[in-house]
Amino acid sequence: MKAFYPEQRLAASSMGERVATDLRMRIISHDIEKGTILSENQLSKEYQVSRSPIRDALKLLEKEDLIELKKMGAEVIGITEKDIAEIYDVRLMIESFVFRRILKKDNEKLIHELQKILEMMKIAIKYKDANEFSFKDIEFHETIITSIQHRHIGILWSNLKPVVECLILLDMRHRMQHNYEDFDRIIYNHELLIQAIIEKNEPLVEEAFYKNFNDVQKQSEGLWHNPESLKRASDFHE
Amino acid sequence: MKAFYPEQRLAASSMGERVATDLRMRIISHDIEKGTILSENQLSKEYQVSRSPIRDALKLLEKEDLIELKKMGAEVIGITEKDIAEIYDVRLMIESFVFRRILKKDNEKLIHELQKILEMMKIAIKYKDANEFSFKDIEFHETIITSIQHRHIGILWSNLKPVVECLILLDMRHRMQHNYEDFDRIIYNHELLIQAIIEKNEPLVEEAFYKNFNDVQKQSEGLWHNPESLKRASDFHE
DNA sequence: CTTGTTCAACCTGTATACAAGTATATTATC
DNA sequence: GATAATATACTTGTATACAGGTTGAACAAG
Repeated sequence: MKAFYPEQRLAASSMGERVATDLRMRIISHDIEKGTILSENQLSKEYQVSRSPIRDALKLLEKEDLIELKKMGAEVIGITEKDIAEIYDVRLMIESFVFRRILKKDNEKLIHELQKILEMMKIAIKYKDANEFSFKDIEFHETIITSIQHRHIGILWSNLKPVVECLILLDMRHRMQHNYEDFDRIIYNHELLIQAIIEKNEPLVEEAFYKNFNDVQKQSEGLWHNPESLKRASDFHE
Repeated sequence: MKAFYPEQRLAASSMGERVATDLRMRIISHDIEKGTILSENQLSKEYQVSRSPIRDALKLLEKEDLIELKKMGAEVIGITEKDIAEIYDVRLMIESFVFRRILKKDNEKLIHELQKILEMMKIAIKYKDANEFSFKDIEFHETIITSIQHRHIGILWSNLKPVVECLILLDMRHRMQHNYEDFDRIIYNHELLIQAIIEKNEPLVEEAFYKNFNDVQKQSEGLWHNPESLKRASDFHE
């Protein structure tokens, strides 16, 4: 296990999930190249487990469209910049839907929860803990999404989450090293979002929202262009 | 295998997928009740296959949130009317996204393809073939969705598709028996949609679109209320 | 040199075996 | 009778075994 992914987060996972998490990280960080053929036997040797958990892992990655299960072997599809843009499209679509619902209801508890998470994000920045920051960032958005208690929107998110988690992790590790000042803006955008929810200010939501996505997307473009940066971002972990 | 699902559609599937398809149909049609605990051993006896394909099936259904994998046994979550409304929410969200893209591009091939599928839908109605009609209906929407070549929207759809397929199958079988005249309106709505794409008429798209979803959703409500109708719909197959 | 055939080394899908965990019923203790 | 300990009959997660199927290289024939 290459440990690209923080180990303690995997505590309760089965072997299949662990392998999937590791492979996912390696595929998205281009440590495993597009076009590579993975076989169950080879992976079971590499990870020192039997074929059963490997099969579980491959099935998971197939659902995320990171690999394609063929007659013989699984072909790595990988992820391009276009994919990343598309994933942001989808996130934007889902969260826009969520906000339309949020504006129609009382959000006292939600706001309280978001403020707590945001404070933790600030601490993570202070201690330059990119991993922790990433997980809190994800949690922030997940909290918003799940607040509307819409099961099927929740399902969409849970299917998308693993890949988004990888992207954010790599992105934030990179920023932490090379664009530390970015975090001011990220925090500001999140504060704006909370404010917008408090005021039920639809235009402000839209603004905060698009701003955040655009900022995040624009700023991180450099990373995905540069193989060396990607490698450093994936090697970096406590 | 209870054969709620047309057998010939399963031609190239593995045992796991077949079992998943059958279980999905049984869960959604309330043949298996919410709260039921499924165990791998019990299912492997019932379907006369080993635990391996059963495990595959359960993993698939878990991703669709139809069951929940617990420490011991898999609990059937099932599907309520609220879920069905939520699934329509999600479909509406996805297809709205798709249409915003479609209006920005040339759609000659798409229109041609849709017209072909629509003609087949008409034939299916003429011969009262609810199954074939359902699959063509799904194909119609899938054709629209995939036409924008947006991989991650495609992934969302492919995750949603199996459940939607079940819902449509049950719904259309019911209508074919009890609301045959509904099909006139369904066809009309699809024609409207094609027309809207041809004219790149955004308001018309919206109208055709909401109309179709509302019609379909409203009209089918009766089915999901009535356990007897559901049973008949699931028993009905050539 | 090209084409067709055979064969060996792989692959996956499924079946089975085993280890470790959990719930339930039963027994022992107070 | 009530409560705690234990036994038992399940369960899942992982490992392994086996049956086809697929690929590609070696080789024979033209």
